[in-house]
Amino acid sequence: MITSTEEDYIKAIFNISQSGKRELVGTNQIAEQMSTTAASVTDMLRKLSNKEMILYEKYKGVKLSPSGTAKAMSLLRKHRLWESFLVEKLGFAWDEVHDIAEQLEHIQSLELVDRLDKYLGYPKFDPHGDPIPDPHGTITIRNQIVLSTMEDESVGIVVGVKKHDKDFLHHLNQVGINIGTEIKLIHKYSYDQSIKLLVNNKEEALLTSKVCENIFLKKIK
Amino acid sequence: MITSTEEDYIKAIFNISQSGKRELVGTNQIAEQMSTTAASVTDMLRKLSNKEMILYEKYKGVKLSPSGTAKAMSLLRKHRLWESFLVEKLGFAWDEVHDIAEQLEHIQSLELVDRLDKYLGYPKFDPHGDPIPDPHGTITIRNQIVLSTMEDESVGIVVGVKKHDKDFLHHLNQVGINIGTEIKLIHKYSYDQSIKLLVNNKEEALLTSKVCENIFLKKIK
DNA sequence: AAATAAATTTAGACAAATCTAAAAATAATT
DNA sequence: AATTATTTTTAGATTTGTCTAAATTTATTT
Ligand SMILES: [Mn+2]
Ligand SMILES: [Mn+2]
Ligand SMILES: [Mn+2]
Ligand SMILES: [Mn+2]
Repeated sequence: MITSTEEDYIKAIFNISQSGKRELVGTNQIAEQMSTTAASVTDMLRKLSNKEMILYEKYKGVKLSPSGTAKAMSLLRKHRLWESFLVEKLGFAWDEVHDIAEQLEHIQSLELVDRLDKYLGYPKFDPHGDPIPDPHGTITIRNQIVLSTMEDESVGIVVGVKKHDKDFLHHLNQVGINIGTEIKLIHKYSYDQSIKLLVNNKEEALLTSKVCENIFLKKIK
Repeated sequence: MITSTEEDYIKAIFNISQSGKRELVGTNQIAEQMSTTAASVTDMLRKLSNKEMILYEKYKGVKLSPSGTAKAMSLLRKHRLWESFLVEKLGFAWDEVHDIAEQLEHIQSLELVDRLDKYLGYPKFDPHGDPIPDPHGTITIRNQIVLSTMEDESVGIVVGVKKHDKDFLHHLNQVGINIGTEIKLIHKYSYDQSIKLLVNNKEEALLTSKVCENIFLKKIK
């Protein structure tokens, strides 16, 4: 048996190892991600190591084992399918679904998630543009660039976001940006890397570099 | 905060007080329903009493407080709406959904359950014929009689079942009985109170008295 | 009413997940 | 290389939910 707390730690380890450059994930990194203490993390790492979900050497750091990786993919699949359900079928906004999916991802039944997948028409991406793993844990890779690396006059479609917190997504709502939004880059100010852009050929918007680093686009011009 | 374990105890207390005759529910009854020991139940009763979810006098038994009753209705609402979703939208059979709903009922968001209700078209009854409380905890009462009390030659439509375990429901599947099935009572044998009946004007079936005591009908003839 | 049976509570222990404070190991500076 | 800083682990507690075994209370029989 694996508890839902253990599942959240596995997800945290996976997310950190994806975003970061290092092979091994550190105790403090996990503690920050899970909003807990390093001591608690060490306790949990011992447990996850005993259950062979992670490869763990004291003081060196951890990485997911093959079964830990499979577990992480299963959790991402469930999380993202539930988010898709909440937005597509129940009409939630993309900034309202993360916390609910954080609970729904721990519902056990595999039959349930497969039926949900079918009911949604086997979506490939969730409401934040994140890829949804198939039942075998395979993910569709997408060609994307980060908004902060685009050049003046170039045009793209928003296909994803790096951060998922409510505040960030709500800010994007306010400037009219969502998945599928067309963006034309008017000018990047060299002083602070902030970007002026045209949203859906209508509204102008100014985004700080911090925001632009967290938006993915498919370049179309 | 209230844990999902506490929620399951509240549901158990509600269910026992509904089915039984006594006003107060006993420790052993709860222990049996929850598949745990009397000592564990006593521990939990103290906790639920401190949180004012139950009225508890040592050695006397317990009943739900007003807020405990409200919590129980909220849980029944969630459980039954999720069961309806699983059957109506995802195509599960009525004997497959109970255990999954047992987990889904603990998802916190009230917004979620209200949107689910709307998405399902505000159903009044779940796949087992149990009434679904509205957001205020109000329940639609249905006129129903128990199959074992019907007389020879009378006809009725199955509107509900008292037991919800997989084995019982699967047995009903095998003899062709579901919610909405028309049943004509051919003969009740006085020897053991077993009943021979005609299912949907087609198949004959013989049910033991134990089974007949757990089927509710609306009499139509 | 006394004795016996049943139901319930208490006592004491354990595993899971967490915490603070202290110790140990590793990394970075001087 | 020695010192300082950072990271990580250990030690010792706490809370939640559980258990077994023993004590207590209530109910039932004789
Ligand atoms: Mn989670
Ligand atoms: Mn997402
Ligand atoms: Mn439950
Ligand atoms: Mn039901």
